[in-house]
Amino acid sequence: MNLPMRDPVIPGTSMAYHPFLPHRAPDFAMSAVLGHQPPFFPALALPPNGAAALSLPGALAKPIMDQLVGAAETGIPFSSLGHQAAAHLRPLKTLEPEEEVEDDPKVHLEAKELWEQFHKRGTEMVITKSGRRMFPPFKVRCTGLDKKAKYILLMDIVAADDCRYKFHNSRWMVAGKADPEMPKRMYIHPDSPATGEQWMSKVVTFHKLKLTNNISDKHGFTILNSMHKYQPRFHIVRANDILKLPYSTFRTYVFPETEFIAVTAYQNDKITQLKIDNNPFAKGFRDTGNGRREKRKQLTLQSMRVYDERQKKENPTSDESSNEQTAFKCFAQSSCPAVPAVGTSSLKDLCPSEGDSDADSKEDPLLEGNESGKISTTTAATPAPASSAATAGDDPRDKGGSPSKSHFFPGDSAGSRSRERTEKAPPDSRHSPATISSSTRGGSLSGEELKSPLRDGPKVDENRLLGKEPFTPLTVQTDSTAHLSQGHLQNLGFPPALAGQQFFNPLGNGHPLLLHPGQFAMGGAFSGMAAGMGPLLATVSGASAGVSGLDNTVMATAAAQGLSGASAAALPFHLQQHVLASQGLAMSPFGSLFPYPYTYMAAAAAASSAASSSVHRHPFLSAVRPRLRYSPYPLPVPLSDGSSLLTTALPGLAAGSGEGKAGGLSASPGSVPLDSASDLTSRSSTLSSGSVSLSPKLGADKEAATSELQNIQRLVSGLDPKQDRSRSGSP
DNA sequence: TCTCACACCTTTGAAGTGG
DNA sequence: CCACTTCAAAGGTGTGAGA
Repeated sequence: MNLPMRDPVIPGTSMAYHPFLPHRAPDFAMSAVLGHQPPFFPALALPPNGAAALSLPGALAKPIMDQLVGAAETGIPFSSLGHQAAAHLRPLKTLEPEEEVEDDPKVHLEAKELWEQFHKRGTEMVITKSGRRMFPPFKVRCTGLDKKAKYILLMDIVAADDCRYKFHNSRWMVAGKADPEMPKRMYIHPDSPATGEQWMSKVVTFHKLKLTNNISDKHGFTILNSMHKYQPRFHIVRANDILKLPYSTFRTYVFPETEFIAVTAYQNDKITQLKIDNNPFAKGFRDTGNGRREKRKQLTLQSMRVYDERQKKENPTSDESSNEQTAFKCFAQSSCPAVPAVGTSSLKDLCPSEGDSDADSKEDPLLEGNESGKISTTTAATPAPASSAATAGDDPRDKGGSPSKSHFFPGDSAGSRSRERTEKAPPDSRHSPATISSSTRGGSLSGEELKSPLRDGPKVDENRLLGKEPFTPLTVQTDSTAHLSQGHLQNLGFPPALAGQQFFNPLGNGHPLLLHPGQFAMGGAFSGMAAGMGPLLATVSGASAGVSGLDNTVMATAAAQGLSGASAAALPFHLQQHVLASQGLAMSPFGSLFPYPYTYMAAAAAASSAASSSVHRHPFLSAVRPRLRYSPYPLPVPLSDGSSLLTTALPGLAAGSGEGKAGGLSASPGSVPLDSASDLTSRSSTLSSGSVSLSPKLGADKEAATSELQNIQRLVSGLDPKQDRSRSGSP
C-alpha cells in the first residue's frame, strides 16, 4: 500500500500552492482514508460574491458549510452539502477577472546570491526550541502591484519532500521517511496590510520569522522538523484588511534556492562558515574577530605546532613551511572533509569558505545527495541578478560592488566583510546584484525596510504597527495534512467553466475536520476557539492594533457560532484565490495527478507549453513525468509577461489575466530577463502571476461576513500573552 | 541528535550632556 | 528644545559540553 507522500515543492514555481490549499494531496487522501491524521485543513468558505464555488474536503464540508451560510450568501445550502454534494459545487457565476486583475505582481528574491551560496554549501537552517531566525533572511522585492491597492504579504514553510535526512560523510542523505509533519503556520508580514506602492518601495523582509522545533510553541514561530527539508513560500494577497484575507486571492511564489534542511545543530562546516561570515550577530566567530573563533584558531595553531614538532621528529628533513602546509591540510581535511584542502598557511583556508565554493559546489556531495542539484545550477545564471541589480541601485550603500554579504547586514563593518569577500567570494557571485536591501538607516536586518515607508506613508494602516514593531508576528496556522482524495482525481478535468473552482471535494468521508488545539499559537481557554480559526490566524502581533482589545463576549459568541474547538470545525475561510499562475502540476508517485485543485492543474497544463518541463527533483516525480514549474522569474519572450496560465488554459479568463501586465513598472524586476536558457530550463519556465484575481465584491454580504471575521480578528488578538491570560479566566 | 549555558556580538532606545 | 553621545538592556549567534 502506498504511504502518504508529501507533495514536494515545485521548484521554480512562482505559485505552487495556495497556502490554505492542500499541497500534499496524497497525504490527505491517505490520512483521510486511514484516519490516522487529523485532517487539519484550513477553513474554507465561499467568497461572499460567490464568484467561484469551491469544493471542500469532505471532512470539512459539514462543519464548514454550516459556518459559511452566514458568511457568504452564495445561495448554496451548505449545510446540506456532503462530500458528494460538494463535488458538485460549481462556480456560481462566471469569473470576472478583469475586475481584479489590475495588478501583475512579480516577486524577486533578494540576496539571491547569498541564498545561492547557501544552497551550494548545503541547505542547513538552524532551528531551536526558543526559535531561530532564518539565515539567510528571506527577502523579496515586489513589483507589479497596484500602487493603490492594499496587500498582505505572507510567508510559510512547507515540507519539500517526504524524507528525513542525515548528514553522513559530509553529505546529506536520505535517512528514511519523514516524521509526521508539524502544524503549519502562516507568517503574515507585520507591515501588512500596506499599499502596493509601499510594498514596492522597499525590500520586503521576513527576518522576524522564527523557526523552531518546539511543537508546542506558543510564540507563533514556524514549527519544523529537524533533519527535514523545507521550502519557504511567499504569498501576496490583495486585501486591505487582514479580515479579508480569507476572501482574497493568494499568489504564491516559490524560490528553489531557499530550500533548506532544518537542523538543531550545524552539520556542515561550510554552512556555518557562510553564516558566520554574513551574519553580524555571529561576528564574534569570524576569523578576524577576537571571539571564540579566534581562540579556537589559536588552539588549533597550538595543536598544529605540536603536530609539527612531531613531524619534525619523525621527519627531520621536512622544512617548516611544508610541514605547516601539511598540518593545515590535515586540519582542513579532517575538519571539513567535503572541502578540498588548500596548501596554504592562511588560517582562513583551514576551513572551507566561499573561496572554494565554486569548485566545491560542482561536486559538492550535498548536491548529489540531497536531490537538489537542480537548484545549484541556477547559481550563476539566475535571472535574479539583473533584477537584484536594479534593486540594489536603490541603496547607495550597495553600490560600488560591495560584497553581497554586506547587503544583508549593512550595519556590519564593510571593511572586514569586504576583505573577506574579496578573499572568499566566488567570482560568479561578486557581480551579483544581490546588493540588496539594507536600505534602512545603517540598520541591518532589523531595519525593517518596509517600515519607514509605511510610517512616512500617507496613512499607514492603523491596524498595523503602532510605531513599534510587533513582537510576535501575525501568523496563520494552516495544515495541509488533509487533502484531496485521489479518487477524485480520476474525475478531474479542466472544463473552462470550472476555471474558478478551486477545490474538489475529495474524499468526503464525513469525518469532521479535526483541528488540534496544539496547533495554535495561543493557549489557554483560547485554544479551543483557536482550533476553529487556527487556520486563519494563529497569532497576532501585539502591535496589530486592529485586533487588540477584544472582549471575551465576542469570543464566546464566536464559539457559540460554531467556532469552538470542540466541534473541531474549521472556520469559514474563503479561498477565492485562483489560478495561481504558477500552480504546479505534478504526477503523483502513484501514477495519477496530484489532486491539486482544478485550477491549479489547469494552470499548470496551460503553462506546460510555455514552461519548460524540467525534471522535478523529486525522485518519484521525475521518474514519472516531468513536472511543470513556474518561476517567479518572468519569461523572456513568447509568453506575454502578463499572460496568465489561466489565460491559456481557460480562454474565458484570458482577457482579464492578460491585462495585468506589469503596467508602468518599468523598473520592475519583473521585466528582468532570464539569464539563460539553461536557467530557464533548470528552473523551468517562468510565469509571473497570472492568477485570476477575484477579489471579493463585498457587497451587502460583506457586513455579515465582516462581522464574523471581526470576531475572528478579536480572537486573534487573544494571542497576546496578556490577553491569553485574561481570557483563560473567561468561560 | 538535541538541549542548554555561555561568550560575543548587534541593535535599540532611554538617559545624559551640551549648545 | 534640539542634537548628539553614552550606556545598558534586549536579543541574535555559534560553540561546546552533556544528556
